[in-house]
Amino acid sequence: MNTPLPNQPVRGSHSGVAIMAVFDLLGRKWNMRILWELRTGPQTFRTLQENCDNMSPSVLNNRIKQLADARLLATSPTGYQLTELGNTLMTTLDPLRAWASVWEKQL
Amino acid sequence: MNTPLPNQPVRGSHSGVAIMAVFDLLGRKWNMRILWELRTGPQTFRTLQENCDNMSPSVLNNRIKQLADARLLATSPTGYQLTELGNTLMTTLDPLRAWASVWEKQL
DNA sequence: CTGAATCCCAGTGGATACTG
DNA sequence: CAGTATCCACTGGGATTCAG
Repeated sequence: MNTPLPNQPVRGSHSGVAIMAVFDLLGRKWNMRILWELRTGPQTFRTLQENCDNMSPSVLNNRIKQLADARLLATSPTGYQLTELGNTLMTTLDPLRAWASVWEKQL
Repeated sequence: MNTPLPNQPVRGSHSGVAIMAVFDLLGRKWNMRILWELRTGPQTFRTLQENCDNMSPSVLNNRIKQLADARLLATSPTGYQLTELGNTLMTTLDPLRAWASVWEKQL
C-alpha cells in the first residue's frame, strides 16, 4: 500500500525514475478515476465514493492517502480537491489523451 | 493476461476510455521498461531479457505479446522493435517526464 | 459521514524446467 | 537462442464490519 514516489523503487522498476512512479501511481485501480472526478471541484468522501461506482471505502481511503502523499490531492473545507500539482498533471496528460485517440483509431 | 485496449474494460475503469487503457498497459510491470530499452533499436529476446534485470522469460513473452497486440512493438529480422505508434508514444511522454521531474523536486 | 481494521480471494508476476 | 507450460507466492483490491 505504500505510495509510488520518485527516487524509490516502484512496481515495474526500482530505478527511481520519476515517470515510472507516475505510471505506477496512475496505473493503480481508481487513482486516475479519482483525479478525474475531482477535476470539476472538491468532493466529499461520500460523493466521491458514489461517483466511483461505490468503490470500497477501504480502497478509497487508501487511494486518498496515496494521492495526498504524492501531493496531488489535499483536504479542503468542502472535501477533497486537486492541488496545483494535481491540476498541472491533468493538463499535462492532454497530449497523451490525443495520442490515445489516434491509437484507438489505428487498432 | 489480456491486453488492455481502448473500448474495453481495463483495470481501474470499465469505461473504455483510451487513456485508461494506456495507463493500465504502461502501469504493468516491465512494459515501460521494455519500450524504453527498445528506444535505441531492435533487440532479441535474449538481450531484452538481460537488459531487464533477467526478468522471467514467461513474463517477457507475455509482455511482448501484449505490446504487440497494442501495436507498439513488432518483430523484425533483427529482433523486436518499436512500431511507429510505439515511437510516437515515447515522444508523447516527454511532457509527462518533464512534469515528473518538477513533481520530484516538490516532494 | 468519515475512515480504520479485518479478512478473503483473484490476479499478477515469477521460478523453473522443458521443447522446438 | 526463442518460446512455452506448470506451478506457486504474494500483494493488491474488495466486502464487511466497526469505531470516531
